[in-house]
Amino acid sequence: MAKPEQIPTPAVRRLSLYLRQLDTFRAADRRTVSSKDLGRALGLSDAQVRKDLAYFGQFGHPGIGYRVGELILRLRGILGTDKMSNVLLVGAGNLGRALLAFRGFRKRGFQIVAAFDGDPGKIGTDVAGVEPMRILPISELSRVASERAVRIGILSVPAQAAQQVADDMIAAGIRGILNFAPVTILVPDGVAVSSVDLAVHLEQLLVQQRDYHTDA
Amino acid sequence: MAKPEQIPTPAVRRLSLYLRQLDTFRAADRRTVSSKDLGRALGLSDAQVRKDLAYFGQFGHPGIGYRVGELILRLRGILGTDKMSNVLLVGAGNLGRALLAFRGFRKRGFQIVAAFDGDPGKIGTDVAGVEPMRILPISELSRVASERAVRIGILSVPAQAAQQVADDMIAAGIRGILNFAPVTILVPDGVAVSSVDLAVHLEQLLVQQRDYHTDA
DNA sequence: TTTTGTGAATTGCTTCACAGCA
DNA sequence: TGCTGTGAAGCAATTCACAAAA
Repeated sequence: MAKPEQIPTPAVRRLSLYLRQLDTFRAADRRTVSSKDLGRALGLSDAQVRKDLAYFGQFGHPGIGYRVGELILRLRGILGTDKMSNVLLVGAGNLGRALLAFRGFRKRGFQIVAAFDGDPGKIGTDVAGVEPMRILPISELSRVASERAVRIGILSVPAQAAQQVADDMIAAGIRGILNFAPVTILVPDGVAVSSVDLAVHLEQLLVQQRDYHTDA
Repeated sequence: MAKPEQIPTPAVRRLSLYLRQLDTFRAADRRTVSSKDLGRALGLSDAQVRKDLAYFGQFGHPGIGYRVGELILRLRGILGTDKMSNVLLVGAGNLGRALLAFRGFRKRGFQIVAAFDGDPGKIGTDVAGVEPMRILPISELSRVASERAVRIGILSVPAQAAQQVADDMIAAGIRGILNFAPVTILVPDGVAVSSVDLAVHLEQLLVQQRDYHTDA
């Protein structure tokens, strides 16, 4: 299959899960993995796994499966995480500081290089990150983003400030926003937003969990 | 349309977004809202909004739209957030403590009623939550879950402990798990899992952002 | 054998377009 | 007129099933 112009969005999303699972397999010294193995570990069919991977190239070996190390490199190349990406964060509240302290980003190709907040009382405060940093005012956003070539930002400000800060981020050159505020952020074409709303996730668990023991 | 036995999963997911947006509209004193308005605020088509809502009943008023307050009540009933749900949390690291401190769950129908950790050094420590609480050992999970009728749990432990703790949660009666560990959790039928992996989100932003300015 | 890659068939979801109601 | 609810059409994603490769 020659790369089709239109790759299904769900297939791209699953690529990240394949990569994560492959890292797990490699940590357990697995050398090769079949589409069946990979599917079972993720709750997907083997056909789904094969089709998804085939959208991006021919990575498998008939009779053998996929070589773990090889596939990891390929997927990293496709996702762009073979190179390190600088990320900035706006909103150094409880959640923001927890994210700054999280050590798991680096080995997946991301590094938080600056933290900002709109509260004057927080400016200049030190935060304990992977490499500790000082909180900067939002007026510095543009300068830092361009100096460090940052295209991805994490937005962890309160809901009522979110749209304004997102606009500031976009004006500063950010082209992908990971939004933790529980509101929809409207952005122009060419800017991607991915939202994580904890209450939304809990709601979905509630319905699923209930639907199960009421009928299914 | 009589409620069809099979409601599309994406429609159920969007229900949460409709509810959130309606809360925003109500905060701005909007009394009625059309499918067009609701769609525009969320980046969806008006037809999509109407069809989604119609899966669950006839909530609209031709010529008028949907009454905001009425629809909020209906959606809460469908999602189950008209009653408060008790939630517990396992893993009182940086992220876990940030989640405990988050004030936004309550008005969406969720309350974190207990926090657990596997580290003996943390047991008994006080954590500053909406109502402050003391960290309990995982051996108390079953007792607390049944005493307080908890069916939903937040899992914010390190990756290598995640599956084991998830198993403990399920054994304690938890039927929905919000997983922040960057691994796939395998669960039996009847248990729902929703995962939030920050690195996965960042990866998706990276590809989207890149795909845009390379071809589209 | 085992396992991939892939057209074809199928299932599922979204959009269209319009009758009917306020 | 303005707007919903909904069959029908169209589009997208998944599963099937098998030829080809090791």
